[in-house]
Amino acid sequence: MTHRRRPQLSSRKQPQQARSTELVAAILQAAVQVLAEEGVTRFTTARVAEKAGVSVGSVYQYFPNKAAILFQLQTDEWRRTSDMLRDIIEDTGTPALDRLRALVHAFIRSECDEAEMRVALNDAAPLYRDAPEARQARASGDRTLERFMEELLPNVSTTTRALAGELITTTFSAVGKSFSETPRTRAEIDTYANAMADMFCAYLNSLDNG
Amino acid sequence: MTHRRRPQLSSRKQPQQARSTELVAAILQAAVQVLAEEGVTRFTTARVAEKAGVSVGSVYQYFPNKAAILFQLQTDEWRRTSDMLRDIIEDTGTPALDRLRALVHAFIRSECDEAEMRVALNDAAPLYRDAPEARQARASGDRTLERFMEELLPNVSTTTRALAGELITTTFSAVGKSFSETPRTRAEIDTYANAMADMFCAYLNSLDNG
DNA sequence: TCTTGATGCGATGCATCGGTCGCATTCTAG
DNA sequence: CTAGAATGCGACCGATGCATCGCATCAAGA
Repeated sequence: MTHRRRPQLSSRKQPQQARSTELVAAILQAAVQVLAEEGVTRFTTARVAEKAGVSVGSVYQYFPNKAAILFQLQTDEWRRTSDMLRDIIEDTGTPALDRLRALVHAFIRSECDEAEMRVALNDAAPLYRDAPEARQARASGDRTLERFMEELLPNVSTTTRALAGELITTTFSAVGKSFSETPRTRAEIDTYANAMADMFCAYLNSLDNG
Repeated sequence: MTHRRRPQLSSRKQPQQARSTELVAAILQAAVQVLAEEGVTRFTTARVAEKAGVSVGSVYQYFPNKAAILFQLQTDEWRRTSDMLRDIIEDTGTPALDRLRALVHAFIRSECDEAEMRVALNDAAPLYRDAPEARQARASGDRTLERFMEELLPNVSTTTRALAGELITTTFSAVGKSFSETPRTRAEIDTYANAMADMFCAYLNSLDNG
């Protein structure tokens, strides 16, 4: 792993006229389809261009390379789900533990709903993982979660709380990933999500009381 | 994802003479090195052959294709760690919960020790995931775990126990995967493993008492 | 209308990769 | 010792992929 590629992911130029923004949108939409339907191994700029009804050259006007397209898709995905989760967390009408449960359910469900897409996106990770942009994206933590943890664990030291937060988020997303790899019925999903929420609650209780 | 490749993974022929078994060993060893040092994207039969001091043709004598080599590596890896875990589980001198904790520690540590290798193996998954051999390998459950769960949760219905078992194992391996992706110090690893074990214990307690 | 930069095109270059095939070499049974 | 099987070799082929470049087209201000 000494000499990995560090692909450039930043966009080559910004679309200025109306037709060009439409073009970029078409490319991204086509990219989603190609990725979901064919998988990473068959995700090529040519196929994306064809599906978008656009030429390869046009693709390279706005994306420096293939990895950048995939990274863009992943970034959008991250933003969507983190928005969704934030909405749940900030719904300060319901008790914290209920929100945690809702969080688990929402995440697992969304993970399973577009399972193929998630798996494919995951498979694509090695193509951009080592790029600086991707590292930076991972590093940018979310202050929302931190506040939520304060709410869940008020009587606990900062370090303990931080550790618990990291454990829960990691478990959360990691299990989500592995979950999207095998198809499940809606009932199975909900049962499983409940069990996971139970586990988190039990853990948080033991921390807050012990 | 309608038309994915189903690569053949079974070995092409079995080595019979001494030199050929050595050759296969050399190939596998070289494959490990190439994978760990260069990553999946640069893992090619040519590079493996070169590193093994062997010709490409020889590689294809014993492996039907590239995916088969990678699948072989993954299979070996699975066997090694499942042996390791079984050893811990079957050490019936120590209390069950302690063994669970030991399990977590051992797994997380091993995952971090050869982090690059694990990540690379993971990246390689899409190359053989859809092959029947791989599906079969995933399907073959482990009776050992089931017995361990009976020991951990004696006063609980079979379905609850099964669900808890699945939750714990999934969490286990999924978190392990994601953990190998970012480098950590030994101290961080142990702290984290303890937290994870705490979480499992709290969950199991809540199931057994509630 | 004319001009100029933005946009769109796709044939093409260049590189790499997976896998094969015919031949050389080594082993082993008889 | 020898015949034939097993093994090892590596140049080579076909396929595919990523990315570029020169040219055509379009849009909008002068």
